[in-house]
Amino acid sequence: MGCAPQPTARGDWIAGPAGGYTDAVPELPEVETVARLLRPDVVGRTITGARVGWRPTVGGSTGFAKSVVGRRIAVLWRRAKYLVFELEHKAVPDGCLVAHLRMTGRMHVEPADLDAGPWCRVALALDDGRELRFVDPRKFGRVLRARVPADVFGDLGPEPLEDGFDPDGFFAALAERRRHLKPLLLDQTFVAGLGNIYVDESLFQARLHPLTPSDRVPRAKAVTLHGAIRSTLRAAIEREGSSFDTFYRTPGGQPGSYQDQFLVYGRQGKPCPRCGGAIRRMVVGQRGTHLCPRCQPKPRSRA
DNA sequence: AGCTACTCCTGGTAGC
DNA sequence: TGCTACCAGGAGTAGC
Repeated sequence: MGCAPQPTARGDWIAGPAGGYTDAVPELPEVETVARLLRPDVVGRTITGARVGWRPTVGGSTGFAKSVVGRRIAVLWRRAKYLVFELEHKAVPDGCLVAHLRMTGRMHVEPADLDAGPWCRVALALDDGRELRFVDPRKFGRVLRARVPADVFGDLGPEPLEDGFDPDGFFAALAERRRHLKPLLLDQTFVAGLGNIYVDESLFQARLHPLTPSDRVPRAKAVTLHGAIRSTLRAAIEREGSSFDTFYRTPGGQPGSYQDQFLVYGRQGKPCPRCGGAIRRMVVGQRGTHLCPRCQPKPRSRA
């Protein structure tokens, strides 16, 4: 990217376009987009100052600022929905910052003299006069100082776009669990990085009902679902993720465009792109779930 | 093991 | 117009 955000765009995402309120929770494609767009602006930069606007964001730490100032951001990478900033102190590796955007978090680099707005929870001054800012209205996101990323990650399943996530292994993993597909795919220890949107989209593409027991998915269906997960994520990354009314934006302030490709997510009442029947919304495991009842028939209950 | 409920939060919306 | 109640939602945790 390299382009400075437009100051005039500052208020745009507070008052979004008319329409219903929908969260655009950053999932793997959105976080990957943030990592890609942020990388040229932060890698190689040294942190010259730090400001914490909401202490829980940094895990309650009182020594956060001191622990990051003087460090150089050596590498930025993504794992699941986490961003990892590897730090160096005087050319020696010195732990990392691990960020999770959760529901409404955004990260971008802006000129330090541009108003950070009311929701800036963490600001890191960089040695080029700009600031890396973590803006998060709902305060669920985190920017944690860690020795190693694993201290923050917990158990994470395979990265769905990497080789470790293969159709045979996926089928075997489904078969050895006995859980409904929807909550299982949302479980970060099963597959890392999927969220509500891309699970609904993938299940639709594979014509699987969200309540299908995982051990009752035939091999061929599992292979289809595996492919659907990958192609959905790849397509979304290509379009820089999904944006709704207000929240998710790329670090440059631009919305992603994958929301235009949604087949079922948020389309309740609208025609199914495959059969023309009405898309329905139901709640599965406390999550809004979108499906086409005709294309994704509910499995018969276990005998 | 796997489920449900609850917590963290706030902006937006529906209902009155 | 102005108020209140409710909702979404990732992830962690508690309880069954």
